[in-house]
Amino acid sequence: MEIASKYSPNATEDKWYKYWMDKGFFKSVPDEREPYTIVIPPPNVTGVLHMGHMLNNTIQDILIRRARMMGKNACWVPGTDHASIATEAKVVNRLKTQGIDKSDLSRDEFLSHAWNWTEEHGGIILEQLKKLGASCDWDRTCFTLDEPRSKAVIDTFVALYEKDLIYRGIRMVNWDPEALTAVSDEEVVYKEVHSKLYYLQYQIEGEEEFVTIATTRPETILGDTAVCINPNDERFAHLRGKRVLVPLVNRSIPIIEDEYVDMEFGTGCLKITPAHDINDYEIGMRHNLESIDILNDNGTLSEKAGLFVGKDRFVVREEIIPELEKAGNLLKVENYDNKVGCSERTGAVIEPKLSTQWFLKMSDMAKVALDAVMNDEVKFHPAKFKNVYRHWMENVKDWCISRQLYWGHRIPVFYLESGDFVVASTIEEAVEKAKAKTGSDALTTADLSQEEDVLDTWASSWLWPMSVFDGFNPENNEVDYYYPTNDLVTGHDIIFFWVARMIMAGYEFKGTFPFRNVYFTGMVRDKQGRKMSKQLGNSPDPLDLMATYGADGVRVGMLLCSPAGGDLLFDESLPEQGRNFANKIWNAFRLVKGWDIDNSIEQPEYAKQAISWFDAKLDQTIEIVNDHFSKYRISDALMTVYTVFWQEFSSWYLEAIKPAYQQPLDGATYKATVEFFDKMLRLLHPFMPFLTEEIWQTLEGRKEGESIMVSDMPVAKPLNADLLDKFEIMKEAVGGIRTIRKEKNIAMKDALKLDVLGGENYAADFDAVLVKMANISEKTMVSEKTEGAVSFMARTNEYFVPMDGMIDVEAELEKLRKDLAHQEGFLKGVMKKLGNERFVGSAPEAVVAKERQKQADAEAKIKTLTESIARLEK
RNA sequence: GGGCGAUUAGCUCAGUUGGUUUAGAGCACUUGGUUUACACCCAAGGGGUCGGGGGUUCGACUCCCUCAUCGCCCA
Repeated sequence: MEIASKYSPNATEDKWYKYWMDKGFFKSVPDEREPYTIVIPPPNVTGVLHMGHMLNNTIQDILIRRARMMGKNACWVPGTDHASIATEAKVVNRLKTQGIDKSDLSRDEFLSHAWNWTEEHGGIILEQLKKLGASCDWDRTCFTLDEPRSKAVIDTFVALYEKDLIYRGIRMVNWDPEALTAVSDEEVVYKEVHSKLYYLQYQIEGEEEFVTIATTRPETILGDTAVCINPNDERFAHLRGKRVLVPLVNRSIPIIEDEYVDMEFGTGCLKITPAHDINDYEIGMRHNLESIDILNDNGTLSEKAGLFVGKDRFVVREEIIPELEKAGNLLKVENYDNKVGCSERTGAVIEPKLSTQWFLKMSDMAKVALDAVMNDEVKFHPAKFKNVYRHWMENVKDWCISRQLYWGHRIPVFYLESGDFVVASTIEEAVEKAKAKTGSDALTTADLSQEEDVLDTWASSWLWPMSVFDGFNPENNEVDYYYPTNDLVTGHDIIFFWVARMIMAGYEFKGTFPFRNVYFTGMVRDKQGRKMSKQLGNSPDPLDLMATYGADGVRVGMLLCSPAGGDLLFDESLPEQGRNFANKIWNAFRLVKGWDIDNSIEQPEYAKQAISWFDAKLDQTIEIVNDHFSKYRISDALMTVYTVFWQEFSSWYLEAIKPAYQQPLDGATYKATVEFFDKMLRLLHPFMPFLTEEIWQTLEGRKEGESIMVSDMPVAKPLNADLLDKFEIMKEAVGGIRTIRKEKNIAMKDALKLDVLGGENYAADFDAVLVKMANISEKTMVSEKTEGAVSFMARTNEYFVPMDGMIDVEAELEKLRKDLAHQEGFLKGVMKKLGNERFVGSAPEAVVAKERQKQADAEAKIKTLTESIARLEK
C-alpha cells in the first residue's frame, strides 16, 4: 500500500464526519450510564463562525469526546439564540434596502420577515461547527425562540411574577436611540472619547451676578431644573436660596444643596437635568425637582426642549454653542477626556431615559448564586473569576428585562381597558384571571390587550441548561437525567450576562446548580494583542484556516496558545504547528505500516528494552494527562501528548525498534508497536478527531461500524518510575555521544567504541538501545579511565569514546573544568544548606535526605572530574 | 474614582499546599545534516540576577509589604 508522504485533511475530514453522523455516534439518549452533559453557549442567529467560537467549541468537543471515550453517556446540546436587538436591526436594515419601513408593517408582518431571515441565516454557524468536528447531538438542536423554549420563558415569567419577583416601574434606563429600546446595564459599553468641557454662566435671578457650571452636554441645559452646590462649599454660601435663569430659555430654576456635588470637579457647581442623567435623577428625587424630558426616542430634541426641536442631540450640541456665546453665557471650553456609554449592539450613544419598564428583582437570587460559587459548588476555572463574580453579585441591581422590540418573547402581561393588568401564560388564562380580578364574567379576549414589549434575550438564555431538555415540561423527565450539566465553556466577557444568571435560574427553578464547572476562555486577539474585529480586518476566516491547515491542525493551534482565562494571541504559525504535528503523526503511521513483518525472526534485545520502557512511559503519560484534565488544564494535556508522541514515541521509541534498511520487523515488536500507536491515537483523539480516526481505521483491520471515537480511553497501570529514570540516564549517554560526534565531525554512520566506567548504580537495562541509538560498535565496562578518549558524564557514570589519540587535550580540559566549576558551585549551595543546623533540624527528613544525595552525587562527580583533569594535565 | 489581576528566555506561556540537582515547555534563533517515515524533518547548541526594593523563613519564582509598568472589570 502506497501512503502519501503528506497528510491531506481535506480528503478525510468530511468522510469521517459523515461516518460518525451516519452511525449516530453523536446521539445521546438517557440510559443507565453516568451522563456527561454540555450545553453549547448558543451563538446568535445573525452570526458567522469567528475565532472565539473556534476556541470555545474546540474545548467543548475535546471534553465531550474524552467523556464519551471514558464510558460516560456524553451529550452535547447545540443551538442558537434569537438575539433580539441584533437580529431586529439586521431585519430592519434588509427591509430598508427593499424600500420597506418597519413602521409600515404590523407586528405579525414584521415577525414573518424576521422568521424568514432566521430560516436563511440561523443554521449557518452550526453547519460551520460541523467542519470543526463538533460532536453535538444535532437531533437536539434548539432555538431560544422555538416552541418549548418559548413556553419555558413565558411560564417562568408568570411564576416569577407570582412570586413577586417581577415588577413594572418608571425608572431611568439605558436607552438605545438607534434600536429604539431599553437595554440592560450589562449591554452598555463605556468608551473613552475626546470631548469638551463647556463652562456656562447662569444669571442669578434678579441680579447681575452669574454662577458658572461645567458640562460636557450643553444641549441638556434645556432640560435643567436646578443648579446644585455642595452645602459645605463656602464659596457659594451667598447663593443659598436663590434662583438662576437657564440660558436661552430663561426658565427660572432653584439653587439646591446636595453633598453629591464634588467640590473639586469643574466649578464645584452642577446643573441638574433629572430626565437625562441617572445621578441627576436621584438628586431630583431627593429634592422634588421637576423632570423635563427634552429628547424624543430617536435622540432628537422634543417639543419640551423649546429650541432646536427635531434636531439630533449631537447636532444641537454643535449648534447651541454659538447661540450661548451670542447670549453671553459661554465662558470657556476645555478639552476633556471622558467615558461615554454606548450600546453593545448598535454602538449608539446611550441616553439615560425615564421610562416604564419591567424589572426582575435580583437580590435574593444573587445571594444563592453567589454562595454557590464561593463555596465551589459551581467551580470556576480559573478560580480568579470568583472575585470578579463576587464583586458583581454583591452590587447587583435589578435586571431590566423589557425591550421595545418585536423580535423576542412577548411579555405575557394583559391589560384591561382600565389600565389594570393580569399576568398569564395564554390569553385564555388571562381572561379567566381578569374575570376573577374584576368580577366581570362578561370579559372576553377582545377586552384584553397584550403588552407590546418583548423580553431581553438573556431572559431565555438563562434558562438554557434546563430548557434544552424541555425542563419546564412536567411530562418530560429527561431533564432529571441530564441536569445538572457538567461543564460550561464560555468567554469571561459574559460572566454576568449569562453565567451568573444561569446559576440564579438553576437554583430558582431546579433547586440546584446548572453546571458543576465553568471553564472561562480568554478573548482571541491578534498577534499584537488587538481584539479581532471586522473593522480591523485582523480576524482570519475560520473556514479558510481549516481548509489550509485542516480542522485538526486548527484545533491544535487554538489550544497551543490558550491557557484558561487568559487572552490568547492568535497567529497563523499556530495552526501551522498543528498541521505539522498532524503530519508527524501521519508519517509515524507511514513508517509503521511500511515495514514487512516476519513472525519467524527473533525479537532483538533492543526492541524488548524499548518496549518495556515505552510501556511505562505510556502509563506515566496517561496519568499526567488525567491530572491535567482534572484541573481543566487542557492545553497542558495536549502539550503532554504532543511531546510524548513527537519526542518519546517518534524520536526514541520508533528509532529504537526500527529495523535496518529494508529488513523486516519481528512480529512481537510489531504487535507491541501497533498497540502503543493505538493508545497514543486514543489519547490524541479528543484533540484531533479526524486524523486519529483515519489512521486508527487502517492501523489494523476494523469492522464496519467501529470507530476510535467510541473506543475506550487507555488507562494506566501502576507506574514503574525506576525504569523511566534508567532510560533517562541512557538518553543522556546517547546525547553525550551525539555531542562528541558533532564536535569531532564524526558521521552517524561511522560506528564508535564506548567504554563505561559505571558509578555505584549503573544499570545495563537499556544498553542495547544505547548501542543502537549511538551506533556503538563495541561497548565495554571498564574499571579504570580509558586513555586517549573523549569523556563525558551522565549522572555518576563516566563514559569514554576512544579516539586513537586524536583528542584535543586543551579542548577536553576546558570542557572538564567548566563542568567541574559548575559541580563545585552546586555542591557549595548544597553544603550551605546542610551546614546550617536549623535546616537539618527543621526541614522534613525527606528534604534533608535529598540534599545528602545531591551532595554525594556532586562529590562523586567532582572526584571523577578532578582525576580526569589531572590525568590530562600530565 | 472603586475593585481585580498580571509582570519568568527574543515571543507566547507553565511552574500545582515554600524544598527534584543554582528555573521548564512550545515557537523563534545558531550550527550541522539529501541517515529512504517525515525539510510540515533529524541531531546538537546558545539564551533567564523569575519587574525594582524591603521583609517573613533553615530555605522564596512561590508568602507579606512597597514602588514601577501593563491589563481587565465596575462606576
